[in-house]
Amino acid sequence: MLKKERHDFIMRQINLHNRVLTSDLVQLLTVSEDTIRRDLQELADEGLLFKVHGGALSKSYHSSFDDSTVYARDSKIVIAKKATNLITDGMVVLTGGGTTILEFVKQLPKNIEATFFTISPLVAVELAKYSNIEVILIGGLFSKNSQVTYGGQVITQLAELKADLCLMGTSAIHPEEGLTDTYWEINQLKKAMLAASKKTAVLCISEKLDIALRLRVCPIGSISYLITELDQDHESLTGYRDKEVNIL
Amino acid sequence: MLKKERHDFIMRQINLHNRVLTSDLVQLLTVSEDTIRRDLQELADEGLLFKVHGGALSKSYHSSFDDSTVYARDSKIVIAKKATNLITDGMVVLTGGGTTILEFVKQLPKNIEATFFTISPLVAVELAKYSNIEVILIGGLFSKNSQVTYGGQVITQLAELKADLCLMGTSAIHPEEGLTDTYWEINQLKKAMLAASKKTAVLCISEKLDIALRLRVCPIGSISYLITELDQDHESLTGYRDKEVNIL
DNA sequence: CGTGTTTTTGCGTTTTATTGCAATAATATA
DNA sequence: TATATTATTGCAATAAAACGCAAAAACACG
Repeated sequence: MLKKERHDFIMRQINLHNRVLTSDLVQLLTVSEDTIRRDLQELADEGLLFKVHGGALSKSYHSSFDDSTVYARDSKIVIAKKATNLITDGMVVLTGGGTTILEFVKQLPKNIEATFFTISPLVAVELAKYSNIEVILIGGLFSKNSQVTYGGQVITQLAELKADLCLMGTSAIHPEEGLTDTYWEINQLKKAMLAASKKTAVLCISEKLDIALRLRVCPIGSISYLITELDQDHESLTGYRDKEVNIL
Repeated sequence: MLKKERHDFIMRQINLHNRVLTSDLVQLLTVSEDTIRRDLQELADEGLLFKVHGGALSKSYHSSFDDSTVYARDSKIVIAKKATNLITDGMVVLTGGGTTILEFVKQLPKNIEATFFTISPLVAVELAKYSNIEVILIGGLFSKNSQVTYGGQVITQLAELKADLCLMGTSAIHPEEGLTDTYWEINQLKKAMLAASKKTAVLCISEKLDIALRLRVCPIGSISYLITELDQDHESLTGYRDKEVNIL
């Protein structure tokens, strides 16, 4: 088996199970421990996984809300700052939840005057610090995982709304498959948010590019802006630029 | 299980419940006490938690504990603990906001099974840490001062609800005048909350007793329980006891 | 083809990390 | 204070990693 094939195999295992054990890989790939260690080291050098004693862990696994140490915080700050340029006085904005959106709020200029609808209590609390922003929290069932409201009630309320701009994070974006998600409820929610806004900006770190999950939220054409921590003309973004998404 | 995974697990527990017991972790992770102690030590060295005799505490919790920004915190903890006795499995509870209510949530037993409607995003986030509690956040305009949702939309939603118990704080209570408030919006909100619940418990520190403000929410007879930090038979509470309010 | 170079891989050895145990010390709790 | 619980320390067994080396394979190039 070729080295590249081993690497691919290991990354598939990582993406599937969020972890691999050195000992397991030795058996599965029938090579020596040294070889596996070297493989893991190389993949870690490329930033594709976390090497730990006994094996390796997925990088994106550490995306927990409570976690005081936000994953890839630097990138998220860059993204957040770019996103603030989209906001102008008088705008009606709709936002989702997530650490990137929360960071976006923290980066907003103090005196901005706008109306914000949000499904995230944490975002609402943060927005409340801005005296010229009117905050409307969209209520409903509260998701323990994603820390946003969801469900039929939320969707009903969104149906009555037409915002100028929707800001949302995503767990995956792909130039051909568009926005995709794993959970049906979140999928429905995002569809409703898209429908409730004239334009949509997707905020995501480059790690989430070129990934497609089970459920499709919308084709790539429905996205007005894609904001990552990369430079506008970075080669990784070519596929999206070709689909006429505005890259910020 | 890899060491790093244990560390992640411990940090999740810490962020969820603000504390962990060494003994619990031994059982949950099926490793020796020594290993857990070493894990806690390492995490403490990284500054991610406070190691204490018997386990570890969340850093943020510890710092907010020291934080004297919460006025009369000791009293509020006493009140909060008393209030938890009113909650039984299967109950539908409606809560307001405020530091006392938030403290009440933190004092709830971990495995309680209930449905909570709330107008406070902070309460919702705190409730989300309990896996057996269903949380519904009532949405609407978000008040920068009182950090709760309010306004017509909230009242409409409350009108459709009938909870077993409503828990609310108050800025004033008086044996003759009942519950009173200063702001019309809050007044309307509280009226709606009362109407949406079979019983109502008012949580307030003793210094808010015997005060009447501009706007009346309800007569004293509409209150089922009055919870203060004082003893049940304290003389300050005589006036309320005479009106057949249950004093806890 | 042949020869020198680089890459890849596995083996033996040394070094380090992890874990549990036992004895002792410190701390909480009644 | 007495008792039970929890911490600390040193130690030993085991597992994993790192290192140097050498065989084998792949590659480069005249």
